[in-house]
Amino acid sequence: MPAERQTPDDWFAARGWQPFAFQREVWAAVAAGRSGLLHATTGAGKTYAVWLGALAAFGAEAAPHTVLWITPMRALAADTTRALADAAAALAPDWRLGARTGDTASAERARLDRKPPQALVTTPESLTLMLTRADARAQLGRVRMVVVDEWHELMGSKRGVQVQLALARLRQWNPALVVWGLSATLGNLATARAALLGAENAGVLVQGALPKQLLIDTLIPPSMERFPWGGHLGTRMLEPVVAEIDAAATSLVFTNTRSQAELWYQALLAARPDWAGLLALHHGSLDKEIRDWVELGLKEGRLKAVVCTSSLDLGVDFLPVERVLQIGSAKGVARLLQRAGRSGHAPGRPSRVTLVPTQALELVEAAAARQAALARQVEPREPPTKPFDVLVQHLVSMALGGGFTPDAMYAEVHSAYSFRALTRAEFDWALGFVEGGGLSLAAYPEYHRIARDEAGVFRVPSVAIARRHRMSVGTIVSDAMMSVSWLSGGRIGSIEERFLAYLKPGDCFVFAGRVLELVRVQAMTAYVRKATKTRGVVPQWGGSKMPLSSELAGASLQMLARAHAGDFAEPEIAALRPLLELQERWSALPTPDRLVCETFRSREGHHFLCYPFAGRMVHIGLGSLLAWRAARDRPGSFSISMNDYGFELLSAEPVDWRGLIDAGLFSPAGLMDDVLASLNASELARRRFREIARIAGLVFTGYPGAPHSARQVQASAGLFYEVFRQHDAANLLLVQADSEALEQELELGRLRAALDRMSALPLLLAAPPRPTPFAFALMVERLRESLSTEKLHDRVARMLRELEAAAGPASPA
DNA sequence: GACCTGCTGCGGCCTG
Repeated sequence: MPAERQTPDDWFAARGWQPFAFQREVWAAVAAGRSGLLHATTGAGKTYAVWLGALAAFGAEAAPHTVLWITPMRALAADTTRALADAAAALAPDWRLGARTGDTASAERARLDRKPPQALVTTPESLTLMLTRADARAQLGRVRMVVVDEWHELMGSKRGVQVQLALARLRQWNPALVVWGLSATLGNLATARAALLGAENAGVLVQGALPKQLLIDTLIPPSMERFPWGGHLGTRMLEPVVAEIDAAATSLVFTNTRSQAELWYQALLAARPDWAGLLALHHGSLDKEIRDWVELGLKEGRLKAVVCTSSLDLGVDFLPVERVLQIGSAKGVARLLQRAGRSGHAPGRPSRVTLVPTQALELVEAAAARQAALARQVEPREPPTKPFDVLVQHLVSMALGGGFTPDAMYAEVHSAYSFRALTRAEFDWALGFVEGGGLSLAAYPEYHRIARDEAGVFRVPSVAIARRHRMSVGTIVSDAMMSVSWLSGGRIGSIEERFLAYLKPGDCFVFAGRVLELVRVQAMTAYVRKATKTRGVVPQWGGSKMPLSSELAGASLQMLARAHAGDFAEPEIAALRPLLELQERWSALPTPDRLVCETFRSREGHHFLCYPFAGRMVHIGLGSLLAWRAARDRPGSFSISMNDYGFELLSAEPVDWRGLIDAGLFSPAGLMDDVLASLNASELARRRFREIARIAGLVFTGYPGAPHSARQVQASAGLFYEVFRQHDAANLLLVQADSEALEQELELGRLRAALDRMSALPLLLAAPPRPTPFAFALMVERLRESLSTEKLHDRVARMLRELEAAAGPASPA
């Protein structure tokens, strides 16, 4: 006898819960066959809203693969499946659930293939792989509904584009496909919905507005006199952090970088040896087994604190965390809200995050972050525009997955939001590129990846190409990493080749919270043993830079404006008052209504400082641009340094900055040409091309267990870059590399906005007697890039003058 | 009166 089917109302009643209004709204929409985006800041309510709707709408029809549930992390798949199964047991007892990700065991895969479950939890990559099967349509042609969890995480990246394209395919097969996205902490919901639902599908937008109490406070340094003006490590705050951890049952301590996590872990253990075994470390370069152990420890409440990076941003929904500490700037409001949400993760419990500044100006940022977070000024995420590398990969995938005809495929791709402006000519270029390798690769059969059969359908003609393609599906590109393993066996994690290149056998380094001695390096693996020493170098991984978001930068300027107006009500600003007043006395505080620049002289030379608060990427661009413009007519040499608040140009010779500014130094006119001339834009584009070549399937990174080294991958990507530049300059992958370099590395749009603002605002050009507090932060960041238009003999002449000056009678400092 | 930067995410082969 079949089990009784419950309704969503029954299900809630059985638990003694009252459904929220937004939950009803969602399941009614699903029942009506409508798609949509559900945005809310708490997790469980969202999952049940969509899932109960799906079960109520489709539960009676027990067809295989009725619902696909996409999660961006494999680690979430098991928990999600369990949660879904619980509700399915009540509403659709005859449904089976399954999970399929890269680490699904082969026996389970076979079982899933033989007898597909009604609902499958999977990742974007695994879904694409399913779509590359010859029988994809038979398997997935009748999918009724797709739910994309954590859509805000995916939508701004090429992974999100991959999801868009997979959905476009499923929609082609089933035009009535219902698609739902679940999102949190996002500033541009309308775009999120459009990107998920395709260019033409409007769908509903549901706000799951649960009032969530949010507490953001700051650990004020005990002694501001001794608190650093620059730096980012923050170990000066060790004692207060120890006290906070001590007072709570469990804490997460977020840091911005993996090396910072390693250092803080060491420092905390040194301060509290009795916490050995209660304190853990978690970041993306540690082996999965270690991370699993840490996550389990948190779940079971065995751990007092975990020092981590964004590796624990997602996926700890069910973990009992009492306190969240954020060391250093969170850089963005969305990230801060995300991390705050790691604590008090239950309806009715407040989320709390405590900010730990690492240097003086971060106190301003902390107060600003609180204001912006409470006002929910959350950063938008923009879907990529026409990423040709993803398109090229997709065409091969679809040729594998049953094949396609050009007209139909153009229409399908065009229906995806990121390709809504794709022209037929661009599509035909991509098609020609995968068919014949384009202008420069025509002679190489391995780049003739698809071919038209007698019926005019494009397919992949070679088994070898098919295999290689399936092994390279996806858009996540990471640098070649070396495994770190015990000499006695067992993997600890991974580390950059570049870092290990500096070490020789016998050297010690700190990793995974221990001091390790390098024994030997062999086949992309570094073999280590426990070191007898207690100190070692801490590896640095070459992650990408995280600039301060516009939202947070703007809020910081607002906060400074309040201080300028004499408002020191925020505790962080009160603590910083002496320093801010010093800045005001010697120079001025930057505010939204004025631009502050400073010039002064030191033994190092002539300094020019400017504080646009546009984030470090833009400041790199601004610094190089202004240095180039200032030096255009007159050879000179500038050293550039920058941080998130401003930049500094240092020159040996005095410069008439006022005159240059009056003559249009900040003018946005001719920006593009000047940027291209002032920066090594082609080097940036070449770097971007490495990723593009990998995604487009030009570069193979090796078989699992036998990865190619970074040098190999780099060399072959570089080769393609050169060949295309010379013989195929109109190659759209090159065009993409250029535009990615400009938009993502240089943030050209933000750079232009900064120049517009700088040239419109009243300028306050101060000549302080000494480096101001704002200047100091920049001076200790000293020198990443230098730009020299100076001829060699000029430099020699200058050095001679300096020597003479130094040899002469000492002048008072 | 100053040193400590740089995240995350997935997938996959061949062994007569």
